[in-house]
Amino acid sequence: MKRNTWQREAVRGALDANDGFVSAQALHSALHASGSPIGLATVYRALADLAVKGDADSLQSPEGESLYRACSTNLHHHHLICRNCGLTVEIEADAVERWAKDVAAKNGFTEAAHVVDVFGLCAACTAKAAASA
Amino acid sequence: MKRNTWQREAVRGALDANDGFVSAQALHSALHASGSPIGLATVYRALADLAVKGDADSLQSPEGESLYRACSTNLHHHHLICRNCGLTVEIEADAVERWAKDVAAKNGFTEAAHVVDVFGLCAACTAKAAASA
DNA sequence: TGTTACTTGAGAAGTGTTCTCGATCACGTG
DNA sequence: CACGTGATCGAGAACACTTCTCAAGTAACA
Ligand SMILES: [Mn+2]
Ligand SMILES: [Mn+2]
Ligand SMILES: [Zn+2]
Ligand SMILES: [Zn+2]
Repeated sequence: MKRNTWQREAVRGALDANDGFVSAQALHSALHASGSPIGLATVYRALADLAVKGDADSLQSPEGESLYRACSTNLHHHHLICRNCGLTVEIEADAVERWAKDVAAKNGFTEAAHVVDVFGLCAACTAKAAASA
Repeated sequence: MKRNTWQREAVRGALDANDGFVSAQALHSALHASGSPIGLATVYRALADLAVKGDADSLQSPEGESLYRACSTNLHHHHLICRNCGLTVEIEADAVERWAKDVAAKNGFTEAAHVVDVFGLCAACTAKAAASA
């Protein structure tokens, strides 16, 4: 049902080449910059597909933009993200998982999902900020 | 510096009258429905001000819309939100606070902030969904 | 009550994302 | 290795949410 097109491969490749979270538009720009004529709508579609398949993680930036990343594992986990350069650290947190499940159950909520992300400035960006201040 | 206008009061009042998170547009519709001629831009401005002052909490819905709520406390806390009716439960989680701080520090991140929200179906909405299924 | 600067609101503009639909192309079939 | 067909593509239109512009209105203060 799902065809293999160079466009899909290009998007997956661009995602893999990036180690932080990136937006669809940034990815499209990067692809264009490297000579690809891929369309923006196609990038959006490919990213959405990857996210559905579990091959990419997605989250919303504090500004409301959807960001994507090819994670090393498709198991459930969370992220520590540099809001300046996008550098991402994958984090596990069993305690938080349990807490989220408990707090939902205790309040009678079902079908609970949680959003848990930590944003900050990575060590490098912190140093850079201090130097330019 | 900040003037008192009936518009600002109206927005605050409408927020207070709502016990769940609401969007700027929903609030504007509600105000209009009750006869207020307040402008949409003004609602956005008032909500942004309230959020800055700490008089309202804001978060992004999974769909990317900004939602606001007049919370009972202005201390830092998180929310358990019904994705169907907006019903919100305020939750504290010292363990999660500590975890977020630790994970950032351990990875060399500074100026860390965290997004922690739990979305689900409240008991009432769960019952309703089961009945109509 | 007059001055002045802040606020408002209608509509334009901006931004991120999705939709439309004719052209293109992957891929199973013969 | 054609061929047929339906999935996929892409340019631009359409959308949804949010912010900006600026003329008109008004709160605040002397
Ligand atoms: Mn989790
Ligand atoms: Mn917290
Ligand atoms: Zn960084
Ligand atoms: Zn509910």
